[in-house]
Amino acid sequence: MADTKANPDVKRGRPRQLSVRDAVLAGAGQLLLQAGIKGFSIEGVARLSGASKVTIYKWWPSKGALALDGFYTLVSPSIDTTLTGDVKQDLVTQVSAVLALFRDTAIGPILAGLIGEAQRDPELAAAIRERWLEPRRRCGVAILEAAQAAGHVRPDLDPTMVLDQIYGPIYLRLLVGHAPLTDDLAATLVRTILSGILASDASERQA
Amino acid sequence: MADTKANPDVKRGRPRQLSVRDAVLAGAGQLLLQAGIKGFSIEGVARLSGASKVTIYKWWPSKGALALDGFYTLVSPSIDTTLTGDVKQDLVTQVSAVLALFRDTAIGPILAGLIGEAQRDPELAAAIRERWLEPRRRCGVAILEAAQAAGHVRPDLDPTMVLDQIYGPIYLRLLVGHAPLTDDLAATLVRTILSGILASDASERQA
Amino acid sequence: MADTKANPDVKRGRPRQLSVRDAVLAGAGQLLLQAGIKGFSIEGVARLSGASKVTIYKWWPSKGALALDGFYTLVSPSIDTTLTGDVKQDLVTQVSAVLALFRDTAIGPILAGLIGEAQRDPELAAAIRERWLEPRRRCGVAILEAAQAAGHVRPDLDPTMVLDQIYGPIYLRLLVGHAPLTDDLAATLVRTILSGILASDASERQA
Amino acid sequence: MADTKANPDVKRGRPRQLSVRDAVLAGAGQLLLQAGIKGFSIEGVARLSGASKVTIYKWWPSKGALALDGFYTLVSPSIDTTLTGDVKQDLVTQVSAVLALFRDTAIGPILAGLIGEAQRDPELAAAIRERWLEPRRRCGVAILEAAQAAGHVRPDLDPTMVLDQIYGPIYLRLLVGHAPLTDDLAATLVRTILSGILASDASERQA
DNA sequence: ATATAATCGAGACGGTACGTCAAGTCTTGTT
DNA sequence: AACAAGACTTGACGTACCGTCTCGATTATAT
Repeated sequence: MADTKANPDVKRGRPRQLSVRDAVLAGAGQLLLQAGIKGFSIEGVARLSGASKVTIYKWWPSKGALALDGFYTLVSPSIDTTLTGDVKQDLVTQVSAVLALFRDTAIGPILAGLIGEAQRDPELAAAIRERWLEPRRRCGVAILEAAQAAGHVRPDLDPTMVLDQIYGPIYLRLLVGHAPLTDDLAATLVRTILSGILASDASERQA
Repeated sequence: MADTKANPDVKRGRPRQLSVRDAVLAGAGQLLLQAGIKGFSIEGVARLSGASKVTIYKWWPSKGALALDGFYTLVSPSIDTTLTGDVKQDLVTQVSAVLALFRDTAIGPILAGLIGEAQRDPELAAAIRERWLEPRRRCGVAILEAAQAAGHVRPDLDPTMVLDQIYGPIYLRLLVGHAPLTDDLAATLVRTILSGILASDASERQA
Repeated sequence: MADTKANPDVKRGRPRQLSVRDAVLAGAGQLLLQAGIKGFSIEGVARLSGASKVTIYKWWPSKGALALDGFYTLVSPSIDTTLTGDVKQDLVTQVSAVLALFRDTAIGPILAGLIGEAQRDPELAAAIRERWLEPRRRCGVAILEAAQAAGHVRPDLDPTMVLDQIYGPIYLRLLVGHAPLTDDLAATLVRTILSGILASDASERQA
Repeated sequence: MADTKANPDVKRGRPRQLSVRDAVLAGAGQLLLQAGIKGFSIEGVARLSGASKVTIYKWWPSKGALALDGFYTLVSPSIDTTLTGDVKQDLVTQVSAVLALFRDTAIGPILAGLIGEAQRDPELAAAIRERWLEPRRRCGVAILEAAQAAGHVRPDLDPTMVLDQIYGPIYLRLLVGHAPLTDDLAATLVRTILSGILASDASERQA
């Protein structure tokens, strides 16, 4: 009679029905594809998935969180590139992969929508940073740090900043649409950031 | 009726009461400041400004359009910089001004919110491009083209692309918040894009 | 330009342009026909007639008043019947005329709509009484008073009340629609009110 | 989901909160009393009752339906009269009851307003016929048919038509207001319809 | 077996905002 | 003046989601 109360660690009660989770995510992804963030609503996901609103609210803290998870059901085949050791080539390969994703699939606009939504939902913003941006940047950082170690790239530069100068234009165009995401964009961006923009002779003078 | 077609140019009817327009814009700006785009609603602007919803709907085609106009009542003192002819200095000056605007006033987040809203409102996106982005870019383009003409900057580069590589990182940070808008950002971005990131000797080799 | 300077001594200012009045009335009638009271609006009449709302408000005190005037542009050919001196026949003739008007033209439902509107507009109610109901009742009263004078109808009866018992059912059906306005309705109503409903022998006993 | 089809009869979901229904009806009734149909609005009922508009829209298909239901919360103590078998007396009793209801309570004007509203809302018209008019007419028909069976009233008459000639005047006066609903109205109407209006001797002649 | 406890669908509910319509009033310029 | 054009406020319309709150049915573990 010491403690009849069961072990609090032990899971009691009906276990979570994973099919529900999957149905919700599938519905979220589908709705995102069909209607974009503008038409994305928890109510809609509930309708599409057959799950009840309460269930969704129970497992996802916010509309944004759900949208991001739904987004990942659409993108899951992530970008893996094998590195050659050549800074320029490796950067171009990686940037091109992202660019292709944004241009050729629906996820470009959807990601833009998510970033847009993140402006009103700090949690979503954090999630996007942690789950989308950072993982992708780590490869870039790896390339650049390797190049720095090999003496190909100036050691005093912050790789993060360099990546921003490559990816920044892409996201800016994705979000604002002032210029298209062209095929040669990856090569151009990388080339410019590698060699700078100063004229050759001027470069010597300034160096 | 309506048999009086004397002069179609003549303005007939009660002229638009400008105080109403101003009140609405002031209300829009105020609401934007207080509550951000998240809390920005036509209903709210109507309440704040004392104007009726119908009037607002009459003059502004969409929530986004109103928000952008409200935004401009907050930013109107625009950025004017005197050019020296030195590429680096001129670019840093201009970028610093934008950066200061984003960091030290409330308009950074507000603009971010607007760009976010633009993801669901193509009209707003177009308006942002035309009314905010382009005007500001023109100065940058001017600086770069002058530098190209003077032979300081490679003539084969698209000035637009270069600007994207300077401003892109700023907007990316503003929108995603993965890194802060530091004081030295302007200088760093400009320096990197000018000289590139290759190590000095490597630069010579690769060139 | 002929009629613009009618007589400077008498009336000053622009004389009322009669065509406006007519246009408004025509528009009101037309709108009433097309859309019924449900779709009848001052805004609509203004659109249809080309007149401005202010003008309408100036000359008609209320929506109801305008509707009633519009109604009269549709009904103007009023009901005139020649009396024969035979109570029954004269009553049937007159009631039949009203009945035909309600059944065969659109003005039945329109009048019903006006009476409906009158429930929220006392002025309209008064106008309907004075301009529609009373004129029509006067003929009926005349018939009945003549019959009373001739000794054909009981002298102690209020002719008004008798008319109500003939027309009441018609208006009730028009307004509530629980039974149709049949062809023989006039004859039936008049016959019943003339002779009563008691069985012949019972009639003698009870009398 | 929705894999539980165990028992379709079973009530699922949060049960309807009857207090809300009652509050809405009470609010509707109250608003009807205070402001009449002119001031009756769903918005107002929502305010008064504390219920949300959406809830009201969910349960009542139209403004008219809500008004009629609100009306019934005001009249619920319906009219029951015990029949004596004497046509005249029974009719007078019943008609007097209706008359008293119209004169002495606020429901006269309210019912008039509803009938008015029914002119623009066919659903409401049908509801009024079915829920108000018909039930009340059935008693009258019963009285008349009993009298016909007993040989007191002509068997060739349509009881419905007779009732129209008694109630028609009452509703006409209620709706148009050309004459008051006096105390002796019930007796007069019934007496006239029973015996007719022909002078006694004329009656004999015409019979 | 039988509690106990969690999951889940269905749906009610108050709330906020949306975008629209018509009623009226007011203000100009034109005739 | 009379008039058209049109600006403006007010108030209600009907709709869409939001997030919270019951219910009942289901499904597991723990006595």
